Amino acid sequence: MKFTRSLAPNREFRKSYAKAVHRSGRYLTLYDRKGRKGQNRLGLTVTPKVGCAVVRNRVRRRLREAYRLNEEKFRTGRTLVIVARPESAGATFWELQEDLLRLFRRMDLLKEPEEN
RNA sequence: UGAGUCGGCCGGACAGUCGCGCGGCAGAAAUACCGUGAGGAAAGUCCGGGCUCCACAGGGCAAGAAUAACGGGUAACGCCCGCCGAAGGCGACUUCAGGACCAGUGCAACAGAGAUAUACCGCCGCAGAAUCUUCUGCGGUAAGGGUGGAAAGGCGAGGUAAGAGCUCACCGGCGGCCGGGAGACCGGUCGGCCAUGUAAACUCUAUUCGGAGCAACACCAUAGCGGGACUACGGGCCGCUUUUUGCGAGCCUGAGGCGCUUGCCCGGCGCGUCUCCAUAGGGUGGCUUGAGGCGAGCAGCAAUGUUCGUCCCAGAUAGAUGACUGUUCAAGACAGAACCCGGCUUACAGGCCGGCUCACGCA
RNA sequence: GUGGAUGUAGCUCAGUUGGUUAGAGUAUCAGGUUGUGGCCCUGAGGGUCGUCGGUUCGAGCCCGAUCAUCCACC
Repeated sequence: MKFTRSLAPNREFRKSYAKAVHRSGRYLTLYDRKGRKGQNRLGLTVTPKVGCAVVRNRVRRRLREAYRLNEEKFRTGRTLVIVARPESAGATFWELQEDLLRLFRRMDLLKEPEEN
């Protein structure tokens, strides 16, 4: 992905859970805090509560795809963690994407029109 | 044709756009091109190995765990094949933790007269009373009744006052002999003894088992707590000092010690100018060519072995296969590699192929 | 990857040599008590003992498989 690196160490996830601003949608919970300038860092969390390995993989891949397709619309310089809630196991790609965009809009993470 | 049984196989396909891991090549890099990219169970982690490290000279005792007819296969197994025995099915076939309660111990509630030993009813004999539907006492008896999962092995005959392995034939268990088989075992014959069930009750017999696991382990660079040993060190004593503390070339002592080796004992190894243990996070290797796949031939009833040819088929490290659209069909189940294999178990929409059995019909 | 624990009434738990009817507290319902309610007293109902199979005459208990939940360590 162009503007984004994946988030690796466990302590970064812990920091996000502890300090970041978060919002929940129907299928997802989004954590947001400051990051490096010019690029985003993205972490995906899909816990065993969501389902078995196949279901977790599918949810994770769909979330990454939904993020990738809309990446250009987002502000940069953030550290984001997306947590999949158990309801996301039965959601289609379109439902996940819609939920993700709604969360970004509510947390004011979309670029302003004139910034483009 | 229908019903059944056993075994094997497949697990959507194609096209387009965007996107991802690894490898190759080019490049300083961005990147471009080509190749390749989850399963039959990848799962549960129930067994067995390879591999790595520790201990390697291991030994003894104790404890623990696993397995259980026999023969074979295998690197090995608790797996597989064949076969024996038992149980079920008309049959194909299926199922079986299938050693030993004649080594010892424990348990068997309730019911029942009685549960490893018994006389409640009944039957028979004798004696007495009564005198004609019998009663009482003593003795014999496990054929019959009822209880139970199980009642002195079952059944028939002889026998008897009535009965009884009391005697006999057959069957079951044990032992001897003979024959068949590679063996479990099968068949025959003789003999006494024994005779409930339960070892998924303790136990006994035989066989097997060192410990840990790729987050193993090796290497590289970084931060860095603590312990131990040599010495000019430690410990004890003594002296100085008001005590703590500190000091002393004073005297004595020191391979004891620490770490590893499962519980104990013996034994062993490592450590000495460094070494051991523990912690935090990072990088590289381990990392995929292997008891490998596919196709033929040969040996074998089979599991399997062997020879030849041919192929290279995921190696990530927060973890690569996704998103959307279209066409098509029988409308897509269970489900995702994390060091690697051999099995077992469990989950699974639908479909295909083959062997065999039974029933009915036709020729 | 390794190891362990627990599933019993709506809830929290008992249940030992395997033995007749599986119990307690709480909750629910009914009755009593009270002017009414609570507390209290009496009684009743409520169980595929997680699931499947096996051993046994007999299984909540023993054995095997399986499902679910939880925990620990590296």
